[in-house]
Amino acid sequence: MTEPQPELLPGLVRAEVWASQARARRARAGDAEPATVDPVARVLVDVPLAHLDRSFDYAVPATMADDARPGARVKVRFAGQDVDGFVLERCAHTDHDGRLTPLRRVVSAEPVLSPAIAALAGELAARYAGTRSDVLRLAIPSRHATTEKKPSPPAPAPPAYDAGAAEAAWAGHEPATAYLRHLAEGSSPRAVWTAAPATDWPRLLAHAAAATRASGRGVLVCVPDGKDVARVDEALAAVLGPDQHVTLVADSGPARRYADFLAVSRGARHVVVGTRAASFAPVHDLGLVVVWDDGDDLHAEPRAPYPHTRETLLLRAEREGAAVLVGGFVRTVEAEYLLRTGWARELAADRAARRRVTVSVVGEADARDRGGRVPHEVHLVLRRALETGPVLVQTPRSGYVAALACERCRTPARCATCRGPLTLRGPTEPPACRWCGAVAEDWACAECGHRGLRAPVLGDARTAEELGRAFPGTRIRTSSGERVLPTVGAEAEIVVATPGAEPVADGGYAAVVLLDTWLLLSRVDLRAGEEALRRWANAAALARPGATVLAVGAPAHPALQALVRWDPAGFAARETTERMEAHLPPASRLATITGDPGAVDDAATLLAPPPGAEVLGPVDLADGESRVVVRVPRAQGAALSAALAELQRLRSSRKLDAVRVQVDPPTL
DNA sequence: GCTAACTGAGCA
DNA sequence: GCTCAGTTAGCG
Repeated sequence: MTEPQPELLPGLVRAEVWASQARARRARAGDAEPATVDPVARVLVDVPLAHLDRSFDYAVPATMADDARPGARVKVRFAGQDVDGFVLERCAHTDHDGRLTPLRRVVSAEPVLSPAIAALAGELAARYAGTRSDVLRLAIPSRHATTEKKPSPPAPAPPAYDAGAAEAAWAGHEPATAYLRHLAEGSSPRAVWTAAPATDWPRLLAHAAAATRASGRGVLVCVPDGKDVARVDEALAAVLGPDQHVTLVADSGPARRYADFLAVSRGARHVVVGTRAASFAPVHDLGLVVVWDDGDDLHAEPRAPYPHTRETLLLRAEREGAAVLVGGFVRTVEAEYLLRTGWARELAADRAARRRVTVSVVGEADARDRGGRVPHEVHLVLRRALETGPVLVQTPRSGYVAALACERCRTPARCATCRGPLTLRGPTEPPACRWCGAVAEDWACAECGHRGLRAPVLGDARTAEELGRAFPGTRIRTSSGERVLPTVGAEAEIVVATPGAEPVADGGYAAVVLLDTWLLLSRVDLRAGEEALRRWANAAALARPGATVLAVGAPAHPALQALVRWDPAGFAARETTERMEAHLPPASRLATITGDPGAVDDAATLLAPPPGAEVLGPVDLADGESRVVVRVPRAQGAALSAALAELQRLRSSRKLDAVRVQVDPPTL
């Protein structure tokens, strides 16, 4: 900013020129007229450096005294450049010895960073060894000035609460009545809810939201994807009325997204449903947080510091005194751990409700003998069910990460160069190694010498084709990948879908068939069994009461056994016990440090892990990076996070090469 | 990350 | 004594 030049301002009399020069000099010197009340603003600057994740004090000029309120976005001079920041608080004094630079500008007086979210950002940053500004980038949508100028819609009158309807909707789950009553009375029960098959879960969630609203408090519901948001949206509208809630989804555009955010932050809406970003919604007077299907990896944020929706919501519940509902058709080991530690109580389907659908398993041998993939028994079940309604056939996605195996002896196919697993890249490409990428042109089984590979199922198109031949005249639709059907009607048709893309059928499916279950189980992953059961159960749960569910696979496998008995709780209990014995999460806290080998080496040297920590590696990864795994007993979890955060501060202040630190990564 | 201050080498 | 490239501390 240059001083006004007298010769360029012929309209100004000399006195005015002097006055403006004096003002400019004052502004440069940082002694513009300060605010009379609380002339100091504590500002969190938006810089990505770990060692700068603390507040800095700035002087508040009198002209900004009203607008520079806590939560407001500001521009400040920081290290010689203009950066964005948030006002955390206003104070009368500063600890800083030097002279305070004045705020450059208040971008907007809108208090977009509520005290609760500011505190949450601090807790999450500490837990995930990240920075508050990284968390706030996830939590606060970008500003849209035109939207901000408009008032939010008026707050609606609180909806009427029909306790009878709520308790009826929750029938079959115990102790739902007590849970709902606690919500309505204003207390904060915490539950892990394992839903019965054929449960219209969005409607049950809407009733839980209504019960919470009856106590005058707000509700936050997080679900994996937009399809689920739409279902809960509809249920909330039906139970609470049309104008009680907002939906927060990533793809609704900046103006809409900011308008919905403001409706919540301004207290015009008290009920929110959305995907993982909604877990930061500044709901006023939060009374209940809900996470549905917390095992879905969409709940894991892919951007630093990689917070998980469940953990964000549980932290908020503790901090804001809210009730908790961790729900799903299955139970994750993390949810099971909440029960074991007594942090939450069980809310589970009773025996009768669990038997609403009948699940059985058929071996796949007889299908192979006939050259197809669909056993005869499946055809019988489908034919019978198609007399009364639609049927769902779940088939693993083509290209789904699975190790290829020898066609004859089923020995997993390995890369000749590096022993990595072979996978198919596409329907016409030869198999290649997933680790080193080497193409296996002339593969032969190391065990039996056979040259044929067992082609994993080629997706929904191939399955639809095979079923089309078997059921001429029946309509067959597919739902997968880019083309996902959200719903289908009640008429008889065959719906072929990949996991996670199953449409909801009006009135439920007359039958559900799960093909190629071995493929989901063949994943080389800690969570393979848990994840397979989750995907099967989510499909099976779309059946109507009384329907048949038939899985094609090995009947003895524990995950299929759990499905047949509809016992996700038992499965989670066994998994959790095994994990505890193996010192794996959730009984341990695990973190990874990933990056260039040199940088990871430096980081591992610099890290001062808490006593009892195991540092494993570094190991080289496929893409030229290397990784160290650090593991501690769960009680040392906070200490590990602190050590990792200190590492990041050291690293960023010494300008060492960046490494990616992930606490509780969803997979290894 | 960036800027500004500091350092020492090179040179008039 | 000065400039300038290279280094580094500290950011209010």
